[in-house]
Amino acid sequence: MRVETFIAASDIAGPFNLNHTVHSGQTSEPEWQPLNNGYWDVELVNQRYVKYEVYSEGTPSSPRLRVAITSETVDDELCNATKKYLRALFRLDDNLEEFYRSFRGDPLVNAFSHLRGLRLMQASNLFESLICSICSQHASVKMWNLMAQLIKRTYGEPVAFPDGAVFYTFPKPEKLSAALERDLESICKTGYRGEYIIAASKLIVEGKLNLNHLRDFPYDEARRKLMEVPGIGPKVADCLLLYGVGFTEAAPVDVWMHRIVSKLYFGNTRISKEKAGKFLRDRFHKWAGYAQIYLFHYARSFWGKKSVH
DNA sequence: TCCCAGGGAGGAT
DNA sequence: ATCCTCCATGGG
Repeated sequence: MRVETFIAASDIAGPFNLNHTVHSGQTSEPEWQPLNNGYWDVELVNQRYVKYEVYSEGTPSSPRLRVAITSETVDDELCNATKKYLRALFRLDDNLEEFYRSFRGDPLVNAFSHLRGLRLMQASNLFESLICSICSQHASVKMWNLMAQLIKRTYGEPVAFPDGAVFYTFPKPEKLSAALERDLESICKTGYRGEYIIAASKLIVEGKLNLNHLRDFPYDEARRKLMEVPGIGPKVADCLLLYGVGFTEAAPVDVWMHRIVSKLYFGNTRISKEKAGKFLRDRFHKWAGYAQIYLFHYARSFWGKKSVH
């Protein structure tokens, strides 16, 4: 059964650009599958697996989303629950115009004009976001996406839909804690990260790491706790805190952010990655995560590797 | 062939 | 605190 519904412009605080958002390489989850002018993915809603297709409609300043929901049965309750999930996922309550207005004099405005409507994505599965974040270290966006897809296909459960689509769920910590390191490396292409994936999964299974508990602590304390886990350093911790837990003051600093912050705000002088992160948090406060994703996506899209040093 | 990718651990200084 | 080197793997 397939039912179409809409998320109205009145439910979206400011602009929204679906393409920019989906392609910005956020480690909340692997990138969605493209589907003629839209994207599709699957989520467990009200104990049922729901396939949803999302299409961008309306104008950039007054966007709306057309959502097609496929499941065995689809009623109003399931539609509303799915739309509620999508509103949280795309953080549609974040007032982007306020963000743009607050920093209209900042070097960031170039990214504003090119990437207007880009939004943070809030993961629904913290474990999936953590594993994606671990996979992202020292790997391209394309490669960590491949790793995550291979992990789903190798260790997840297949879910079939009435329209013939087959989706693989992300495995639970119990499953990955029992995985063999050589299988993660050779089958899922994780390389040396397989060891980190198994170690983190085991800590979760043993109850020594509780991802759902992180949001009950202040940002700094949650970050310290995460960094005690082997394989989780400053950047991976900030990725989970931003894209998973939803601390919007977190600003993951990777090689791209290190370059662009040094260039735009420090006259190309050498600064440490820690200093770059602290600078972003001090300057942008609760918008630091947004500033980070705008700069990251902008640098990756419009700079190219060779023009930056 | 060489260099790089949304880094982190362990070590030396 | 800052600076090495090594860690698997695929892509350019």
